[in-house]
Amino acid sequence: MTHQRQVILEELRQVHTHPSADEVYDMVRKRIPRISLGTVYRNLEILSETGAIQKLESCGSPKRFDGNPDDHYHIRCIACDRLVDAPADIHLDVERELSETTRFKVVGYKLEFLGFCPQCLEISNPA
Amino acid sequence: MTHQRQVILEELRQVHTHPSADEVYDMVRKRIPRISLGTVYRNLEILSETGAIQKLESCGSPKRFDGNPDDHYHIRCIACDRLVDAPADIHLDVERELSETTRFKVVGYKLEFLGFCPQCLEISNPA
DNA sequence: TTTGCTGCAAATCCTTTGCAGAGGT
DNA sequence: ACCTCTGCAAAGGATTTGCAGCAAA
Repeated sequence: MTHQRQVILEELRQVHTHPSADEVYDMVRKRIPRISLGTVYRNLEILSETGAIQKLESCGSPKRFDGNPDDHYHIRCIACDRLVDAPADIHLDVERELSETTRFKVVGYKLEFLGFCPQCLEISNPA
Repeated sequence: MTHQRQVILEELRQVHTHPSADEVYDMVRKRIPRISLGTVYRNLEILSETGAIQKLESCGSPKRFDGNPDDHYHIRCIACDRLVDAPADIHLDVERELSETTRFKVVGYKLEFLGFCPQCLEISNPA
Protein backbone atom coordinates (compact mmCIF):
# COMPACT_ATOMS: atom_id res chain seq x y z
CA MET A 1 0.00 0.00 0.00
CA THR A 2 1.93 3.00 -1.27
CA HIS A 3 1.25 6.54 -0.25
CA GLN A 4 -0.41 7.26 -3.59
CA ARG A 5 -2.68 4.24 -3.25
CA GLN A 6 -3.55 5.19 0.32
CA VAL A 7 -4.50 8.71 -0.62
CA ILE A 8 -6.60 7.57 -3.55
CA LEU A 9 -8.49 5.22 -1.27
CA GLU A 10 -8.97 7.85 1.41
CA GLU A 11 -10.31 10.40 -1.03
CA LEU A 12 -12.68 7.90 -2.52
CA ARG A 13 -13.96 6.88 0.89
CA GLN A 14 -14.74 10.47 1.79
CA VAL A 15 -17.12 11.21 -1.03
CA HIS A 16 -20.38 9.77 -2.24
CA THR A 17 -20.24 11.17 -5.73
CA HIS A 18 -18.90 8.16 -7.63
CA PRO A 19 -16.17 10.10 -9.39
CA SER A 20 -14.53 9.13 -12.66
CA ALA A 21 -10.81 8.39 -12.82
CA ASP A 22 -10.23 11.92 -13.99
CA GLU A 23 -12.16 13.36 -11.08
CA VAL A 24 -10.24 11.17 -8.66
CA TYR A 25 -7.09 12.51 -10.26
CA ASP A 26 -8.21 16.07 -9.51
CA MET A 27 -9.08 15.19 -5.94
CA VAL A 28 -5.81 13.45 -5.25
CA ARG A 29 -3.68 16.09 -6.92
CA LYS A 30 -4.57 18.52 -4.17
CA ARG A 31 -2.61 16.31 -1.80
CA ILE A 32 -0.03 14.87 -4.22
CA PRO A 33 0.45 17.50 -6.88
CA ARG A 34 2.88 15.49 -8.97
CA ILE A 35 0.90 12.27 -9.12
CA SER A 36 0.23 11.09 -12.64
CA LEU A 37 -3.05 10.12 -14.22
CA GLY A 38 -1.54 6.76 -15.14
CA THR A 39 -0.84 6.04 -11.48
CA VAL A 40 -4.41 6.91 -10.60
CA TYR A 41 -5.73 4.50 -13.19
CA ARG A 42 -3.34 1.78 -12.08
CA ASN A 43 -4.30 2.10 -8.44
CA LEU A 44 -8.01 2.33 -9.07
CA GLU A 45 -7.65 -0.92 -10.97
CA ILE A 46 -5.72 -2.58 -8.15
CA LEU A 47 -8.07 -1.30 -5.47
CA SER A 48 -11.09 -2.59 -7.30
CA GLU A 49 -9.45 -5.95 -7.94
CA THR A 50 -8.82 -6.38 -4.24
CA GLY A 51 -12.36 -5.34 -3.45
CA ALA A 52 -11.46 -2.18 -1.54
CA ILE A 53 -13.53 -0.12 -3.93
CA GLN A 54 -15.95 -0.75 -6.74
CA LYS A 55 -15.48 -0.06 -10.41
CA LEU A 56 -18.78 0.83 -12.05
CA GLU A 57 -18.45 0.17 -15.76
CA SER A 58 -22.09 0.76 -16.32
CA CYS A 59 -21.89 2.26 -19.77
CA GLY A 60 -20.81 4.72 -22.39
CA SER A 61 -19.34 7.60 -20.45
CA PRO A 62 -16.22 7.24 -18.29
CA LYS A 63 -16.15 4.55 -15.65
CA ARG A 64 -17.04 5.63 -12.12
CA PHE A 65 -15.54 4.49 -8.86
CA ASP A 66 -17.29 3.90 -5.58
CA GLY A 67 -15.45 4.08 -2.26
CA ASN A 68 -18.13 1.89 -0.76
CA PRO A 69 -17.18 -1.71 -1.48
CA ASP A 70 -20.48 -3.13 -0.29
CA ASP A 71 -22.88 -4.45 -2.85
CA HIS A 72 -25.54 -1.90 -3.67
CA TYR A 73 -27.39 -0.49 -6.64
CA HIS A 74 -27.14 2.84 -8.38
CA ILE A 75 -29.39 5.09 -10.36
CA ARG A 76 -28.11 7.22 -13.18
CA CYS A 77 -29.57 10.50 -14.37
CA ILE A 78 -30.34 10.27 -18.06
CA ALA A 79 -29.90 14.00 -18.44
CA CYS A 80 -26.72 14.85 -16.57
CA ASP A 81 -25.18 11.42 -15.96
CA ARG A 82 -25.11 11.91 -12.21
CA LEU A 83 -24.79 8.59 -10.38
CA VAL A 84 -26.37 8.09 -6.98
CA ASP A 85 -26.79 5.19 -4.59
CA ALA A 86 -30.16 3.51 -4.98
CA PRO A 87 -31.05 1.38 -2.00
CA ALA A 88 -33.34 -1.31 -3.31
CA ASP A 89 -34.15 -4.65 -1.85
CA ILE A 90 -33.94 -6.66 -5.01
CA HIS A 91 -32.43 -10.11 -5.21
CA LEU A 92 -32.78 -11.89 -8.49
CA ASP A 93 -32.55 -15.65 -8.41
CA VAL A 94 -30.66 -15.77 -11.67
CA GLU A 95 -29.82 -19.45 -11.46
CA ARG A 96 -33.47 -20.27 -11.47
CA GLU A 97 -34.49 -17.62 -13.99
CA LEU A 98 -31.99 -18.48 -16.65
CA SER A 99 -30.59 -21.96 -16.28
CA GLU A 100 -33.29 -23.42 -18.47
CA THR A 101 -33.12 -20.84 -21.20
CA THR A 102 -29.39 -20.56 -21.79
CA ARG A 103 -26.55 -23.01 -21.56
CA PHE A 104 -24.50 -20.48 -19.61
CA LYS A 105 -23.34 -20.89 -16.07
CA VAL A 106 -24.92 -17.78 -14.62
CA VAL A 107 -22.90 -16.15 -11.89
CA GLY A 108 -24.51 -12.78 -11.40
CA TYR A 109 -26.00 -9.74 -13.01
CA LYS A 110 -25.50 -6.06 -13.42
CA LEU A 111 -28.43 -3.84 -12.66
CA GLU A 112 -28.56 -0.08 -12.91
CA PHE A 113 -31.60 2.14 -12.64
CA LEU A 114 -32.25 5.06 -14.95
CA GLY A 115 -34.15 8.25 -14.34
CA PHE A 116 -33.99 11.97 -13.82
CA CYS A 117 -32.27 13.46 -10.82
CA PRO A 118 -33.98 16.13 -8.70
CA GLN A 119 -31.84 18.90 -10.20
CA CYS A 120 -32.68 17.98 -13.78
CA LEU A 121 -36.35 17.57 -12.94
CA GLU A 122 -36.31 21.06 -11.49
CA ILE A 123 -34.83 22.51 -14.65
CA SER A 124 -37.43 20.95 -16.92
CA ASN A 125 -40.30 21.66 -14.50
CA PRO A 126 -39.55 24.83 -12.55
CA ALA A 127 -41.70 25.14 -9.45
CA MET B 1 -32.99 4.78 -46.28
CA THR B 2 -29.83 4.64 -48.32
CA HIS B 3 -28.34 1.49 -49.76
CA GLN B 4 -25.66 1.46 -47.09
CA ARG B 5 -28.22 1.80 -44.33
CA GLN B 6 -30.37 -0.90 -45.83
CA VAL B 7 -27.49 -3.36 -46.06
CA ILE B 8 -26.37 -2.65 -42.51
CA LEU B 9 -29.88 -3.35 -41.26
CA GLU B 10 -30.20 -6.52 -43.32
CA GLU B 11 -26.93 -7.91 -42.09
CA LEU B 12 -27.81 -7.16 -38.53
CA ARG B 13 -31.19 -8.81 -38.87
CA GLN B 14 -29.62 -11.97 -40.19
CA VAL B 15 -27.37 -12.72 -37.25
CA HIS B 16 -27.88 -13.31 -33.57
CA THR B 17 -24.35 -12.59 -32.50
CA HIS B 18 -24.73 -8.99 -31.32
CA PRO B 19 -21.76 -7.72 -33.30
CA SER B 20 -19.73 -4.63 -32.50
CA ALA B 21 -19.56 -1.75 -34.96
CA ASP B 22 -16.30 -3.12 -36.24
CA GLU B 23 -17.79 -6.54 -36.84
CA VAL B 24 -20.75 -4.99 -38.61
CA TYR B 25 -18.24 -3.16 -40.74
CA ASP B 26 -16.63 -6.46 -41.72
CA MET B 27 -19.98 -8.02 -42.50
CA VAL B 28 -21.15 -5.14 -44.64
CA ARG B 29 -17.88 -4.76 -46.48
CA LYS B 30 -18.47 -8.08 -48.18
CA ARG B 31 -21.37 -6.47 -49.99
CA ILE B 32 -20.17 -2.87 -50.13
CA PRO B 33 -16.39 -3.07 -50.21
CA ARG B 34 -15.80 0.67 -50.20
CA ILE B 35 -18.10 1.54 -47.31
CA SER B 36 -16.35 3.41 -44.54
CA LEU B 37 -16.29 2.67 -40.86
CA GLY B 38 -17.58 6.17 -40.19
CA THR B 39 -20.65 5.46 -42.26
CA VAL B 40 -21.26 2.27 -40.35
CA TYR B 41 -21.11 4.12 -37.06
CA ARG B 42 -23.37 6.86 -38.34
CA ASN B 43 -26.00 4.46 -39.58
CA LEU B 44 -25.91 2.25 -36.52
CA GLU B 45 -26.58 5.38 -34.54
CA ILE B 46 -29.48 6.42 -36.75
CA LEU B 47 -30.99 2.93 -36.83
CA SER B 48 -30.90 2.67 -33.07
CA GLU B 49 -32.38 6.12 -32.65
CA THR B 50 -35.32 5.17 -34.83
CA GLY B 51 -35.72 1.92 -32.92
CA ALA B 52 -34.96 -0.38 -35.84
CA ILE B 53 -32.11 -1.94 -33.91
CA GLN B 54 -30.78 -1.83 -30.38
CA LYS B 55 -27.54 -0.36 -29.17
CA LEU B 56 -26.21 -2.30 -26.20
CA GLU B 57 -23.85 -0.07 -24.28
CA SER B 58 -23.58 -2.54 -21.49
CA CYS B 59 -20.00 -1.85 -20.52
CA GLY B 60 -16.29 -1.58 -21.02
CA SER B 61 -15.64 -3.31 -24.32
CA PRO B 62 -17.03 -1.97 -27.59
CA LYS B 63 -20.74 -1.39 -27.89
CA ARG B 64 -22.77 -4.18 -29.44
CA PHE B 65 -25.73 -3.96 -31.77
CA ASP B 66 -28.80 -6.13 -31.86
CA GLY B 67 -30.88 -6.55 -34.99
CA ASN B 68 -33.82 -7.51 -32.80
CA PRO B 69 -35.48 -4.30 -31.68
CA ASP B 70 -37.76 -6.02 -29.17
CA ASP B 71 -37.04 -5.60 -25.51
CA HIS B 72 -35.13 -8.57 -24.14
CA TYR B 73 -32.26 -9.37 -21.82
CA HIS B 74 -28.75 -10.56 -22.54
CA ILE B 75 -26.12 -12.58 -20.79
CA ARG B 76 -22.45 -11.85 -21.22
CA CYS B 77 -19.62 -14.35 -20.90
CA ILE B 78 -17.13 -13.10 -18.34
CA ALA B 79 -14.35 -15.00 -20.05
CA CYS B 80 -14.76 -14.28 -23.76
CA ASP B 81 -17.24 -11.40 -23.77
CA ARG B 82 -19.70 -13.27 -25.94
CA LEU B 83 -23.19 -11.79 -25.71
CA VAL B 84 -26.27 -13.98 -26.03
CA ASP B 85 -29.99 -13.47 -25.70
CA ALA B 86 -31.26 -14.41 -22.27
CA PRO B 87 -35.00 -14.94 -22.22
CA ALA B 88 -36.10 -14.15 -18.69
CA ASP B 89 -39.48 -13.19 -17.43
CA ILE B 90 -38.41 -10.43 -15.12
CA HIS B 91 -40.31 -7.21 -14.67
CA LEU B 92 -39.06 -4.91 -11.98
CA ASP B 93 -41.52 -2.44 -10.59
CA VAL B 94 -38.90 0.25 -10.26
CA GLU B 95 -41.32 3.04 -9.41
CA ARG B 96 -42.37 1.16 -6.35
CA GLU B 97 -38.92 -0.10 -5.42
CA LEU B 98 -37.12 3.19 -5.56
CA SER B 99 -39.43 6.15 -5.32
CA GLU B 100 -39.15 6.22 -1.56
CA THR B 101 -35.41 5.88 -1.38
CA THR B 102 -34.26 8.39 -3.98
CA ARG B 103 -35.64 11.67 -5.16
CA PHE B 104 -35.16 10.61 -8.76
CA LYS B 105 -37.93 10.12 -11.25
CA VAL B 106 -37.20 6.52 -12.16
CA VAL B 107 -37.93 5.66 -15.75
CA GLY B 108 -36.32 2.28 -16.26
CA TYR B 109 -33.36 0.08 -15.64
CA LYS B 110 -30.60 -1.72 -17.40
CA LEU B 111 -30.10 -5.36 -16.55
CA GLU B 112 -27.49 -7.69 -17.92
CA PHE B 113 -26.66 -11.18 -16.73
CA LEU B 114 -23.12 -12.43 -16.29
CA GLY B 115 -21.74 -15.93 -16.52
CA PHE B 116 -19.67 -18.38 -18.48
CA CYS B 117 -20.70 -19.50 -21.94
CA PRO B 118 -20.75 -23.21 -22.85
CA GLN B 119 -17.53 -22.90 -24.85
CA CYS B 120 -15.59 -21.30 -22.03
CA LEU B 121 -16.98 -23.79 -19.52
CA GLU B 122 -15.76 -26.58 -21.77
CA ILE B 123 -12.27 -25.13 -21.89
CA SER B 124 -11.95 -24.87 -18.12
CA ASN B 125 -13.68 -28.22 -17.51
CA PRO B 126 -12.94 -30.55 -20.41
CA ALA B 127 -15.33 -33.49 -20.50
C1' DT C 1 19.49 -6.28 -4.62
C1' DT C 2 15.40 -7.46 -5.99
C1' DT C 3 10.80 -6.26 -6.56
C1' DG C 4 7.20 -3.39 -7.30
C1' DC C 5 5.67 1.31 -7.94
C1' DT C 6 6.09 5.82 -9.84
C1' DG C 7 5.95 9.90 -13.33
C1' DC C 8 6.09 10.81 -17.88
C1' DA C 9 4.97 10.34 -22.48
C1' DA C 10 3.52 7.82 -26.16
C1' DA C 11 0.40 4.49 -27.80
C1' DT C 12 -3.95 2.22 -28.15
C1' DC C 13 -8.77 1.48 -28.75
C1' DC C 14 -13.23 2.93 -29.92
C1' DT C 15 -15.85 6.46 -31.66
C1' DT C 16 -16.93 10.94 -33.61
C1' DT C 17 -16.35 14.73 -36.84
C1' DG C 18 -14.91 18.09 -40.76
C1' DC C 19 -14.95 18.30 -45.34
C1' DA C 20 -15.51 17.99 -50.22
C1' DG C 21 -17.76 15.30 -53.46
C1' DA C 22 -21.68 12.09 -55.00
C1' DG C 23 -26.59 10.79 -55.24
C1' DG C 24 -31.21 11.28 -55.27
C1' DT C 25 -35.56 14.23 -55.68
C1' DA D 1 -30.30 23.39 -57.23
C1' DC D 2 -30.99 21.38 -52.64
C1' DC D 3 -30.38 18.43 -49.15
C1' DT D 4 -28.63 14.40 -47.24
C1' DC D 5 -25.44 11.07 -47.35
C1' DT D 6 -21.01 9.19 -48.29
C1' DG D 7 -15.76 8.09 -48.07
C1' DC D 8 -11.76 9.57 -46.25
C1' DA D 9 -8.83 11.13 -42.92
C1' DA D 10 -7.98 13.41 -38.94
C1' DA D 11 -9.40 14.38 -34.31
C1' DG D 12 -11.19 13.13 -29.90
C1' DG D 13 -11.81 11.01 -25.22
C1' DA D 14 -10.74 7.43 -22.10
C1' DT D 15 -7.59 4.23 -20.83
C1' DT D 16 -3.36 1.47 -21.10
C1' DT D 17 1.49 0.71 -21.57
C1' DG D 18 6.82 1.08 -22.15
C1' DC D 19 10.43 2.79 -19.85
C1' DA D 20 13.86 4.48 -16.73
C1' DG D 21 14.29 5.99 -12.16
C1' DC D 22 12.90 5.52 -7.19
C1' DA D 23 11.60 3.40 -2.81
C1' DA D 24 11.02 0.05 0.37
C1' DA D 25 11.84 -4.77 2.00
